[in-house]
This record gives sequence, C-alpha cells and structure tokens, in this order.
Amino acid sequence: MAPLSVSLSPQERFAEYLQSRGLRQTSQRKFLVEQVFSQHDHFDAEELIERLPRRGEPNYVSTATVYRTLRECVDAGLLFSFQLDGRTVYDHDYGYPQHDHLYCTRCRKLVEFQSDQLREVRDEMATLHGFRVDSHRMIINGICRDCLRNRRKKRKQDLV
Amino acid sequence: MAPLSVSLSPQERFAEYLQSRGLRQTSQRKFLVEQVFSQHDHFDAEELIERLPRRGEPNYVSTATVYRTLRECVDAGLLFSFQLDGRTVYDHDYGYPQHDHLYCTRCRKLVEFQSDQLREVRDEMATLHGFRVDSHRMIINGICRDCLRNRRKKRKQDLV
DNA sequence: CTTTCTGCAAAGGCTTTGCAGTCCG
DNA sequence: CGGACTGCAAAGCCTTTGCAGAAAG
Repeated sequence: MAPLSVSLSPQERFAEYLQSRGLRQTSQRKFLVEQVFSQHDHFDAEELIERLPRRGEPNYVSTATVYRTLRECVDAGLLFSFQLDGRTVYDHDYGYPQHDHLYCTRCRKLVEFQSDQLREVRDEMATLHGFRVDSHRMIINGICRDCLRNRRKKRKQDLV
Repeated sequence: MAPLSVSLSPQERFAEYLQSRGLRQTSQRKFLVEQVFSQHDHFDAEELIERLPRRGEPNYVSTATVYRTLRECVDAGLLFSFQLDGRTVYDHDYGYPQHDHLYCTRCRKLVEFQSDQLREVRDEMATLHGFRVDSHRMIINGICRDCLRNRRKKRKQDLV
C-alpha cells in the first residue's frame, strides 16, 4: 500500500509525542522507531526482535524496552495493534492509509485491503447504536490464492 | 439478537458432533454446553468459570476441562471465538444470526450489530484478492451512548 | 476391556514489572 | 542533579499439557 504524504516523518512525530509528555529521547527509542518504519509490514514483537542486533552487539535493545516502546508507538498513533492467534500484531498507522486485512489461516499470511464502503458501513452501524467511533479492526479469514492453488495440486497428486 | 429457528438444540448438535468423531458424551461436557447456552451473551473462560460450581460442589468442572470443551464447541460450530484485550472471547454461533460487534473502550461493553452490506463488502474484497472466505471478525471501537452521556455529565460537574 | 476423559499441577508462550544502575535534559 | 529509562530477571496472565486414575461405550 502506498504511503500517504505527511508533514512529519514517524521519527519526528514520535519526538513530538515524547516531548509533549515530558518523556525522553533515548538512543533505544530512536533506533526502534527507525527500524519499525524502515519497512512497511505487519510484525509482532518476536519478529521485530529477531531482526534487531543481539545481546552484546551495538544497538542491542532489551526485550522489555522493545515491548515498552511498541506500546508508546501505539499511544503516539504511529502503530496500530491487534490480536491474532494469541499474540499482538503491529501495523503502521501513521503515514499509511487506513486499511484492513485478509488472513490466510493456512499459511498465516496477512494481506491488506482498502474499502471506503466498509468505513461507511462502520459509521452507519455506530450511529445506529449511539457509538462514537474511534477505530475499527476487520479481519477476513480464509485461504489465499497460493494456498488454494497448492491444495489443488496436492489433491491431484493424491489421486495419482 | 433474536435466535434463529434451528432443527437441533445446541446440546443435540454437540452430541452429534461428538458421535461423528468417536468422542464421548460425558457429564461435564453436557453440563458445560447447557450452561454456555443458558444465556445469550459473550463471555471469556474466566467469566464462565465464575458462574460454575466451585471445587467440591456438585457439577464442578476443572479449568482444564472448561478450556478443552470451549475449544470443542468452536470446532463443533457452536461457538465463535475471537481475541480481545489479550484474552479469548466466545460468542454463540449456532442458532444465532451472524453478527459483529461494537466495543466500548470505556466500559468494555460489547454490542452486537448485523449488516448484510458488510458481508457484501467482505466477499467483494476476498474475490478481489483471490481468497476463499471462511469467516470474518469486525470490531468497531468507540464510546457507547451511556459512556458518552456520563462523560458529558461529568464534564458539566467539573465546570461547576 | 479399551479408549477417551478428567482433575491436578506443572509448564508454556507472550508480555509486563520491580529493581538497581544509567542517562537525558 | 533529579526524574525518566534501560537491562535483567522474575513474575503474571491466560491457556495448554502430561499424567494417573476414572469413566464411557
């Protein structure tokens, strides 16, 4: 999904957030935000930690700090988080258009989609029930194109 | 939400499921399904356990068995499950129309809604991306009518 | 009788927390 | 300098699992 044009970089926006709350700009926080926004992709804490420097290497950040910083990013509006299979998944929120996900229950791939109509339905339902909407999460569970193809292949083979 | 008319009661349907898999009808499973369907409401494991007999009382069921049986109910198509705030929430699936939820982030109330249009959007998006849909979960986060009202009241008081 | 179940307690996965030392502003 | 932050290890929370005895078919 293409980035939106925003006036501040995620880093700058995070700095602003920290300042507004009297929090400090540490090397760990800077490094993490940089890493998190270096590629647009969903991730969970484990995946993020995996691509960070190990203990003892330069720029190592402890697990605790990773979790703490991810939480701050959510508070700051940089990341969105939701639960999937018992873990927390993070997704870029700042600088990317609002979107939802298709989830392949076979290969666990997440695919983004965007639908204005979905947002309309959302707002309509909220109004109907007297809610003031903050956000929403929609996940469509199913089998992706690739897995459908593989399964078909496999079935053919099974028949031989 | 009004129940649908179904030919089998949840209990009967669960019995069928068990039989079809060579599983056994135990007093614990019967009792749990009965309890789960005695009121139409969302619940998590803890909430369910809370309203069950305690250890030592008649019909006591262990935590492990509760979790195991909830899982079986999901497999059997009696319950739907999704994650909210780090725990698993269960919802009647069998005998009730498909629906989604509004979630009040202030009082943690879940409100059901139904929208055919939402399902249409879902199918459209799945087709567009080559997915075969199994199910979906949508949660709209916001503030409910009651909490909005209370907040307004509270603000007024604050001003006095 | 055989296989599945149950309760118990212990383990597991993910995330948070308490603490002492460190660093930012 | 003082308060906020970090790393470490330990704890927490929810859920699952191994096992021995109990029960279903």
